Amino acid sequence: MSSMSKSPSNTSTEEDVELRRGPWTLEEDNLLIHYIACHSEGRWNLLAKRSGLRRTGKSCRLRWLNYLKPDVKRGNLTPQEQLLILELHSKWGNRWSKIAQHLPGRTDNEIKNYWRTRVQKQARHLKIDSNSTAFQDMIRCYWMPRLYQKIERSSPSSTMSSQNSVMPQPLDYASQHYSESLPPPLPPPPPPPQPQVFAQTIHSLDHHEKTSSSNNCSTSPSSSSLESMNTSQVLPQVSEYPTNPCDAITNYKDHNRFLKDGSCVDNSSYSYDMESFSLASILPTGDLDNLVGDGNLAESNWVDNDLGDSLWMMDELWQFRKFQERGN
DNA sequence: AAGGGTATCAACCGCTCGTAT
DNA sequence: AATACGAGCGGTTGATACCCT
Repeated sequence: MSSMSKSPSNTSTEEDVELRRGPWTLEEDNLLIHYIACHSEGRWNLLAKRSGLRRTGKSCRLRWLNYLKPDVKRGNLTPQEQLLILELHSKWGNRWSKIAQHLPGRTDNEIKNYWRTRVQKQARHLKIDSNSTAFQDMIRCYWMPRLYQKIERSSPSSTMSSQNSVMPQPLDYASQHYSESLPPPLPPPPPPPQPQVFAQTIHSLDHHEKTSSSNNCSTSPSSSSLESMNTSQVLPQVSEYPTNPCDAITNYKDHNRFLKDGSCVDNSSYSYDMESFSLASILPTGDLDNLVGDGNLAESNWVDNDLGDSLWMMDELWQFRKFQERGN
């Protein structure tokens, strides 16, 4: 970057030495790592002065927390992590640092970037407000099931299945969800005695929210409706937040028992409340037609071909539309 | 191969909050 | 109680990698 010449606005004496900006060099990284190894992190302004780095304390802190800290996890977010982000964002909104606390090794910056580049991108393509309830519903009804399906497929005897044993069988969620003739069903309920960590998440987070300051960032109707429920009757008591994304995934199915209107699906008759969720009702008039076209799905180049990101599949939208038409 | 458009992500900025004085 | 300062947060920017034509 070439933008490291701008000097700070202060006119102080010894700090008059021009501060560096822009990308960090290897030497700077080493300097910072070495200093923190000797003095531990914190007191960033002091660190910036004493370490010999011509950087602001802020910059040092950011570089350390987002990049140099040993436990920072690099690489793509796993489906489990993505699912957890979606869930927690529906709960908390843009509380990135709070969300990041539940994804070990991931930084708020990374999660924020993920949301803006992947999630909001889809909202833009669909021409709906990413903060809208409609988009939240789409995430719940399309994106999260797809992630869940992907997780299932990628690890039939996966960690979560083996760890928690709540999966009665490999679950082709989407194929059920978008089946030809039936309203998309939810997966069968897990065996009662199994740990239900995701449900624990919801319960414990709700409890936490009630005790913390008001937060109107959450736009998910299920969030507010959950809070109005006596969750202790439905969910097991918990003591801690999940720290492992897999934990959240494990009980995603349980979470989906809670419908948007706050009702809880009875275990004996899982049926998704698709009547209250209509893609056609979400999209502006004509947009669905524009997206789907005349069945010419190849034109829908707004969908990534990489399965890792192609969570909004045109064929599913198309099937969903057919389902809608039959219902009307 | 080149140019343009898009996506990604590291880094910066302004603001708020908490704490010390 | 008022003020100063450091830390942290969320929004935004800009460089660059990548893709497409």
